[in-house]
Amino acid sequence: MGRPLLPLISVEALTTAALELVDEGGDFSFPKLAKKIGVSQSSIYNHVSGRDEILELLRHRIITEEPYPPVDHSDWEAALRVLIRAYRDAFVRHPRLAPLLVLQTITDPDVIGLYEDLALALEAAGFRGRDVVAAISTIDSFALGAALDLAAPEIVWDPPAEGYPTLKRAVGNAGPSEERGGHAFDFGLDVIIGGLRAKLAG
Amino acid sequence: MGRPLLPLISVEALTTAALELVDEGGDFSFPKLAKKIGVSQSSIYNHVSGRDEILELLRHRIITEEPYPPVDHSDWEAALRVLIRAYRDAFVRHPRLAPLLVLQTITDPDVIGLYEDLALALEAAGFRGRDVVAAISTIDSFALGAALDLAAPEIVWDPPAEGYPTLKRAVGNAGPSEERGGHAFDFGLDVIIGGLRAKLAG
DNA sequence: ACCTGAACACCGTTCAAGT
DNA sequence: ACCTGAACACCGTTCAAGT
Repeated sequence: MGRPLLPLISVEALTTAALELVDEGGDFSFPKLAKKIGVSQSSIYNHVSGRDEILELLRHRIITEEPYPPVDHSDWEAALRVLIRAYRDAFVRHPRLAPLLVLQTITDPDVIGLYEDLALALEAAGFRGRDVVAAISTIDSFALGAALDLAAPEIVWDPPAEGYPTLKRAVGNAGPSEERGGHAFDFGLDVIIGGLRAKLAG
Repeated sequence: MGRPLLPLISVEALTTAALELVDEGGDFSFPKLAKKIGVSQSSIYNHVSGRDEILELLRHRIITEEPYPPVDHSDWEAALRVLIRAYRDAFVRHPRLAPLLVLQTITDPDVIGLYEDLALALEAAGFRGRDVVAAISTIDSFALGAALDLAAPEIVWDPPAEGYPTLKRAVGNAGPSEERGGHAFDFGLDVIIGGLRAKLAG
């Protein structure tokens, strides 16, 4: 066929198609991606270096599609709440993407910008030296875990028929699953902020 | 060839081989597994239902290979520290396994037992109703994130050349990478415990 | 510069055939 | 019951050939 007058593929369209596949099926593949755009599998490589770059494009897309408001760095608690919630909201919109991004090193400047804002808020709070990265790691772990939680179909711990009474009672008290995730996140956010405040005080 | 007098494969040997492959190469596959045991690929299915079951066997193996001491449920803070550390230590020994287990529902009774102990400690602390599951989720997110951190080769946020001064300074102050992970975990553990304590007080 | 089709080196799982 | 080899339906990536 040879080169067309106008390109049949754009990075934009590629990203959109991949995100739709992930939202629908929990993953994307080159064959499915090619079929969706109506193009041959190998031509994708004219626009993108491979699977990893598409994953980074997806990370960029979901973080930037709903920008968070400028944060007030004088109020570190409010700033952290905005930033952590922005991260989590991105995965609320696309829960099945979270597991695909865990192995991936973050290179996208806009996502790095979110971490820069985190660092600024933590310095404003009073953290110094290696505690800043430690606090970012803690927040990162929590946010990533919360995102992965959204991808899990139901409760993740499935106790056998016999035993485990306390866990089963706790799960029984957790309420409906839509509400559960939201409450667990709010609770966890309070725990993180309160724990950081206690660290500063102690 | 037909059936041998003694089975050539055992679930034990299968698990050991798979864990070695993950520790060395970050993943396992049926072809590599079969080659390592000296058996044909399809015969593995006589002992195991598929890939997912092997992953659950690996989770069981790493959690039980170094049992944690019985926890004193009257001291909830100490109990939580023991449990969260036990979880994390399992992945310190096998960091590359963490990313493979994130999509997997937990069914292993011994691992569920760890969550039962978590629930007991949290009730001893004074949490009730849906807060118990919320607290478990928070702890789970943190522990999982910390485990995934161990699998990451170096710092996960790789800022571009220009900009991001605060994040770069923070990373520069984080110290050597072996020490960094340990300090971040200790820091995060303090944050979680302190945050839970604040929740109970407030 | 951008597309195609064929090729390559991988996967997980199934199944008839053997003992 | 437990093994084998062949087959099937998938992957991601490369590359010569086209315009």
